[in-house]
Amino acid sequence: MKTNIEKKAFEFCIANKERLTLPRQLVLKIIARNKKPLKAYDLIDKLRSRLVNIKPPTVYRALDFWQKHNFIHRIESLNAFCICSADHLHKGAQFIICNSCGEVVESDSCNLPKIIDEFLKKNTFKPLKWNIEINGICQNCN
Amino acid sequence: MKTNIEKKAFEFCIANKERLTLPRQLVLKIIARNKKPLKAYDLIDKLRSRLVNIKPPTVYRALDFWQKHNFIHRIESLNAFCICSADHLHKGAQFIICNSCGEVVESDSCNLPKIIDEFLKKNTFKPLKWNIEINGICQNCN
DNA sequence: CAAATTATTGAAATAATATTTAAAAATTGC
DNA sequence: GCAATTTTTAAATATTATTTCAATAATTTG
Repeated sequence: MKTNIEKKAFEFCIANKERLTLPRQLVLKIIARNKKPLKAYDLIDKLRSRLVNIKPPTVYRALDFWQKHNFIHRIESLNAFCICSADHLHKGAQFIICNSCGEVVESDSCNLPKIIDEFLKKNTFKPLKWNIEINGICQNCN
Repeated sequence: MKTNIEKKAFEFCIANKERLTLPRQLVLKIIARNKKPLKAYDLIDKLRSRLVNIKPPTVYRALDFWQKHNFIHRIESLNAFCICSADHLHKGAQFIICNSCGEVVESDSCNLPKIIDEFLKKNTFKPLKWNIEINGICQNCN
């Protein structure tokens, strides 16, 4: 059973004449079905059973592909990748990371906070991507 | 001539009984006087003339020290470090990064945008650090 | 359909970034 | 001055990511 985002990715590739190759399919699938963000080399380990002799560049290329098209996010401070929650396919993401239990939640704001947006407008800066990472202590760990 | 932040760091160490060792001094000094964010290994290269046989752990520890006390920021998406602009010594930072010319500007908001702050309050999440990185095209490159 | 073109993957090597461990040295507190 | 603590040194190694070039697959063109 495909997840919703896998279906979207399938449709996206047809609509945009992009190739849904095996490494791309598997990389998206594993990330989509993993609750926690995955590191590149964890992904490589998980792929080993499906793609013999898998090499880092193959995985990094697939990651770049999905990132470029906003299906996955890279969490910079963790060097990890996660599926775009709620199929937003937005240009920026916002993560709340608990330093105690390691839980990562993507919060649901698709747009830049107003105050930042205004600052950028004032400075004629055109945002293409953004990444907001907030570390702290979550409700459960408090 | 010490920069302002170097003076602050000196005072901070006395006030808090922290040791201002040579590696720590030099790391802060170099970062403070460099306009662009520095990568750890660039820093190591620059330190080689002052500290013979400098090793990565020494530099990373000094970086951790200054980061912990909010004198420098790590720009996650660049794996680079820069001085906290305007001596804010705040817990979070916000960077505007031009994808074309590479210029990085730390914008001057010391607090989390209201919408994020409210979201965190609602979820009883206590923020300790945050990092906002916005990629795009700057005024000059447009 | 065959040749030319383009996009993607495979393979090997290596680069770039960061941490672990154990011991030595410096500093602090008594 | 001595014990306890913090920091640095040193060597090794772990982790994350890219470069290069050849091989293959898909797409376009004639």
